[in-house]
Amino acid sequence: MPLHNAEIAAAFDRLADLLEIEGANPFRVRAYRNAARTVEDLPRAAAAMIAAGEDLSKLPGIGKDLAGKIAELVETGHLELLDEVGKRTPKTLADIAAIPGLGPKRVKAIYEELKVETPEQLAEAARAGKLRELTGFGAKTEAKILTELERARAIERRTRLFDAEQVAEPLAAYLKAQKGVGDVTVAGSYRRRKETVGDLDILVTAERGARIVDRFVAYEEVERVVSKGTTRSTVILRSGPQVDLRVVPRASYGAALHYFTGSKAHNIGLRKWAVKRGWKLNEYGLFEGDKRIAGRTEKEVYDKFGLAWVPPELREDEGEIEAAAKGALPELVTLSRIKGDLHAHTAASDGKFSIREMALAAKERGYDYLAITDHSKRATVARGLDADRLARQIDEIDALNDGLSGIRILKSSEVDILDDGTLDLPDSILKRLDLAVCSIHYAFDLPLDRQTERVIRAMDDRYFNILAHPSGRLINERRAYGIDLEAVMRAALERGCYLELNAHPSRLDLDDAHCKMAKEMGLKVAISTDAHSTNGLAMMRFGIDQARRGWLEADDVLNTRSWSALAKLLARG
DNA sequence: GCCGTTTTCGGCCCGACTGTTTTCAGTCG
Repeated sequence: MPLHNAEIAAAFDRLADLLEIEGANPFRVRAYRNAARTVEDLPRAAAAMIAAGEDLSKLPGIGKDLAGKIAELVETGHLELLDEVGKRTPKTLADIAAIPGLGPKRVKAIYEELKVETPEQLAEAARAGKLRELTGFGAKTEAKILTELERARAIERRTRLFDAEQVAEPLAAYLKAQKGVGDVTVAGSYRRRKETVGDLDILVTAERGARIVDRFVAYEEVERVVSKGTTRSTVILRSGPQVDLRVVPRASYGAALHYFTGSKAHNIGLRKWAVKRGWKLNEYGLFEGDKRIAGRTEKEVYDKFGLAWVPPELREDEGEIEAAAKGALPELVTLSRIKGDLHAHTAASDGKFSIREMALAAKERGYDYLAITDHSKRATVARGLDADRLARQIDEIDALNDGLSGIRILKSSEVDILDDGTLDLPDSILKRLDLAVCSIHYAFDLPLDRQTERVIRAMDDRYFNILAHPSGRLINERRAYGIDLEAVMRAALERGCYLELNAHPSRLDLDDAHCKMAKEMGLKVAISTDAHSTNGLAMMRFGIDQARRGWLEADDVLNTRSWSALAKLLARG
């Protein structure tokens, strides 16, 4: 069983932690951390890339040595260097270093002077009052460590963007209501519209920072104040997430917004540009010596570098800075370009509303068409439709379309892909549909090659159009099933099929990296909500966010087209 | 450990807050 990318990344992270505790060259440590991020973000398994004979040392931040170590991990499941370091410095120290407030220096002191190797031993030492006796430690540090150890027990998960919005927006409105406050922006991965958010970063412009910080820590949902200064504060909210507030003067707003939007990798990339020109870029502006030469707006900062303004969704140091320099940034798809939704359920299966109600809700959103895609019979829990019931639904839709104006209901089905790769409904009924959306709902744990084969075989059916939620992952709940999406995309391209970007905040499947992969292959994507209610249609905007993170333009998205143009693309020879 | 229009050595992003200091180290983002 080859190691997953996440496991390779974890090994590098652990090695970085241990080397740091040992006091190794900090740049060497950083190299391991960078490599961990690179591997983690690969859209394909490193193991598969190696098997295909690709040269991993071509990846950014991966040289000959690290490529060799990745190969070693893939082939043996072990990293000799990590085992070697582990003999000198217990691997569990990395768990201790993960506790907020404890960095390499303190971990080293705790280990060497108290022989503490595990979080459990650390808790014991803290309770016994032994930590405060160490130089550089005091009673407060000891208490903080105990609190953090408690907190770590409630396993931390990243918050879905959708959930984060519900925390962030009211807090932003609360801050905005303070007199003397200018802009309030939720920056960070939230502004980059990442599918999940770790901490929330809120940026506020105000000339008198202390007041807004006071208001911030007085917010009713604040459970604990971690730090509080005149321009900066961190709190933990009752609902879980950590929130960082930064107050900056108006003249620094653009630079600060850029800084706190990140990503860190993008910022480092841009700061290197500054260094090359003898400038300095920080959250207060772009400086030439002591003179601020830009910073009021983000655009001003990018302008100064001769770069186009980079949409936040692209700021991952994945080539966007180079594209901005060449004037080659994509014109990202927007919600207003969407002309219809190609995946929606009704009460006939597991949805909540009638076909007519769903159609009217779609019309209200300004759409020209809505595909009704109730489940097929294999999905018994969802009361899936067999051929007879679907035939009656087709007649019903024909009748409805005759009486409706301004919206066209497309006859469709979410057809189960059976475990042998056949479709759950016969061609005799599928051929009466405007399009077929096909997906997997059981047998998730087939071996990777069989799962891939299953889907590709299903695409051989001439009525197969769109593969829905291609990886099957549910954020924070279920991992993607083992499937080679690159092979699936190639197969789709060859057969005239397409993939869905499921817009549901728990799915967002395809993910950003696979959207980008599809675009690079020339494979178009349908952004669909999989709505089970009229409200569900509103989730489209999360799909748009994800698509933008994947560099998709309107032309890359199927449902930015009129139905007549779309029908031509769907028609298979 | 990586990287290169400063290219095989010598760099590698920068500032605020906390708790401990008695002028600053450690940590974090």
